[in-house]
Amino acid sequence: MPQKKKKDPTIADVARESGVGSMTVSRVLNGGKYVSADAEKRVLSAIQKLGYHPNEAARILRGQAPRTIGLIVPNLADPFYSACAHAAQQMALKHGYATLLLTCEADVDAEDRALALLRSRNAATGVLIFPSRLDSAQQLEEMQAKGVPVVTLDRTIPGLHAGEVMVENAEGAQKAVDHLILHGHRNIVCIGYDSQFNSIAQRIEGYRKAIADAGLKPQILLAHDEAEVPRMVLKRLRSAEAPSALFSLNNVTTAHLLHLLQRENIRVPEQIALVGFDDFDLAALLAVPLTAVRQPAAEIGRSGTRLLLNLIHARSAGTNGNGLNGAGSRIVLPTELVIRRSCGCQAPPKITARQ
Amino acid sequence: MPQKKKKDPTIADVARESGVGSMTVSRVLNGGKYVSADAEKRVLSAIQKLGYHPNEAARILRGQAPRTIGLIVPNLADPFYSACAHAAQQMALKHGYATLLLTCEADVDAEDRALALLRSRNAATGVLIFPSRLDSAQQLEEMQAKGVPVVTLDRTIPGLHAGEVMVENAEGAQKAVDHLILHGHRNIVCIGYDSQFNSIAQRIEGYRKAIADAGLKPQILLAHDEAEVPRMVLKRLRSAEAPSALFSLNNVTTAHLLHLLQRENIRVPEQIALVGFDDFDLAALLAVPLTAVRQPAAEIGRSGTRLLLNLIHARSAGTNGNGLNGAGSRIVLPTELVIRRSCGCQAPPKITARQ
DNA sequence: AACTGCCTTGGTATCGCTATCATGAACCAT
DNA sequence: ATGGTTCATGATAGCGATACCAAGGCAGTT
Repeated sequence: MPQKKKKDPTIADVARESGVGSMTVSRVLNGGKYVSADAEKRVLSAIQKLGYHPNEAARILRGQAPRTIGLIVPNLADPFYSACAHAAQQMALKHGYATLLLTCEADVDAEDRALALLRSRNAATGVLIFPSRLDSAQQLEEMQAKGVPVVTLDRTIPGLHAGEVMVENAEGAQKAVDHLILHGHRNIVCIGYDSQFNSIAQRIEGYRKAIADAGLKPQILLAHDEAEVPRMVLKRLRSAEAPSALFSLNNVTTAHLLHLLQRENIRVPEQIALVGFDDFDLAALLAVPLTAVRQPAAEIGRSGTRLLLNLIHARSAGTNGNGLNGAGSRIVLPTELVIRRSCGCQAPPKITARQ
Repeated sequence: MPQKKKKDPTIADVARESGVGSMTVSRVLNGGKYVSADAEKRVLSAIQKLGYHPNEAARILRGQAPRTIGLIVPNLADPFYSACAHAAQQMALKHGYATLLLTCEADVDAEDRALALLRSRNAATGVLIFPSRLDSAQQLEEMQAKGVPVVTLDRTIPGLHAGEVMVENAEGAQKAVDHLILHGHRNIVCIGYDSQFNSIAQRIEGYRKAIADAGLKPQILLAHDEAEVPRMVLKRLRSAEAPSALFSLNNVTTAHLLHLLQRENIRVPEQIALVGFDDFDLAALLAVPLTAVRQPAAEIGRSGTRLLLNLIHARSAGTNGNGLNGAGSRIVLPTELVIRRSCGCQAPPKITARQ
């Protein structure tokens, strides 16, 4: 027997049930003034009785803000992104906002499609994005022009006047490389990919600064994509100018390096030291506990959402056009060097709490 | 100067621009038949010119399916869940579905709120959920009654006639414990929490089976919540009946155990062997590479989405009521024991590719 | 008594889209 | 010619909510 799909009750049903007009129901729903206590009580009990839920689509069509934010993340399987996404989503939910999540695998076309999808639905009141496409922000600009604020996370888009949440990339990288230099390393190679992101560029900057301050020669190995990293590094390790220390620009690169070094039976830190950018949960439990620059992943997500909600409210309050009044539209969070064993210094193996 | 927010062009604008009626435009958009090649071309170029995007809210209001699925996950920061969520989202997107993501921190009230939010918006054509509340499926049943299919992932809700994606929990656990027994362990403790989930129950079942088959005594340690795990285990380790091997029921427990054992300087596998349920990326790089039961996390997400989309299409095709015609509504995926070092057997350390 | 103001209420139009129906044209077969 | 079948198109009517307006009731003022 085909199960009937019951239709949802509408505002008119509630009105009929409680013996008032639909406008009165609407006013009750929106906490509007000008409703008598008596009418309100009848309406509320009718809502309860019928199990009424307002139809969000109709509200949106009427021009209400959807109370949904769009969140575009390259890859949820990456613990850095998933920690950000988790925190961002929780913060949004706490403020009554749902999260439309789209992943793009760091592919610019996929990102374009994701943005087009968000736009076509008018589903998002604001967008939180780890941008992959840095060359053109056309879609984002158009969304902003339509009144949908945008906050970029972890990197920025040159020329786009959006909210931004960054971390102290340069400072963190510099601390890491300084630490290696302090312990006697002279031949430190910096390894990464995705070099077009300015978060990565800032880390490279920090590396350069530390190297230059020590009067050393910068050696930067940038793969075209992540799969290329091991080959490239292996070649360098076997070359005449084999480095004594490696500085990895992100956690994916670090994981590749760890696998590579294990496979090649290269002992860390005795044969080569390693410091990574971006700490992770199990770093302390690795064969060689990893020294890494910790970024406050959850805080990136939380701050991003907070900033976005501020922009949304500023906009709907109508005080200014894009909600970006300069101050407070850019947040920079601190990074911290967590010293464990892979850097080879003699610091005691500190027991680090789980993140 | 307050920036004007431009209004989106509507279907009527496109119609005017291309000199046809709005119905013709609608037919073009929906790939409808009965449109002349000439009209179609004019409409398409008008769409291009105006940058028109159909308004999803209006479509939904008109009764179209929203092409959005709801995804409810306890905790995105857990790599198991985030891998599932990533894959589920990608699969949905490939089929043109957006994903509304909600996290509930394994809290039943938060889960109720998340479901209420999904319902109030009519935003989801189907729901994918790692259920936390197993005692009552009232909201889910009501959604199903309204024609929104539900698929539960990793665990099932007794009495709920929903799509289900499970893994071979019992078989996987049994393989793991059999392996320990085969290598001489007689005193194997099974450790976990969240025991109300039937995925966990099935793992315990597999443990019991293996133990019983070997004529041993089952020893099961279930904490009330995850924070309690270390204390509980430590007490047992120091007791007279100290076990020679541990079997951990999920990856969070495993991480707690690894931290604990390191902190207490207990050598693995010499002093105690360890096998975990749920493999993870860096397991091979740990101080003691972890032997673990691997579950196909990404495949859980993909299968779940596929199943859900099938149910959605079955429903909209109208062949039957709830789309669940028995066959194919339950998927069980295989698990695999990945042998590394923590179990203490002499198998060579196999180099495992990253997941 | 007439006027002003405030609460309370419901009618109506409308948001952008599509289901339905009606219309007309072209084409074939009677 | 007449009738039927297919194709191509547009007018109209809602979907469920809210913005806006109109109007009645009941104070307090002049």
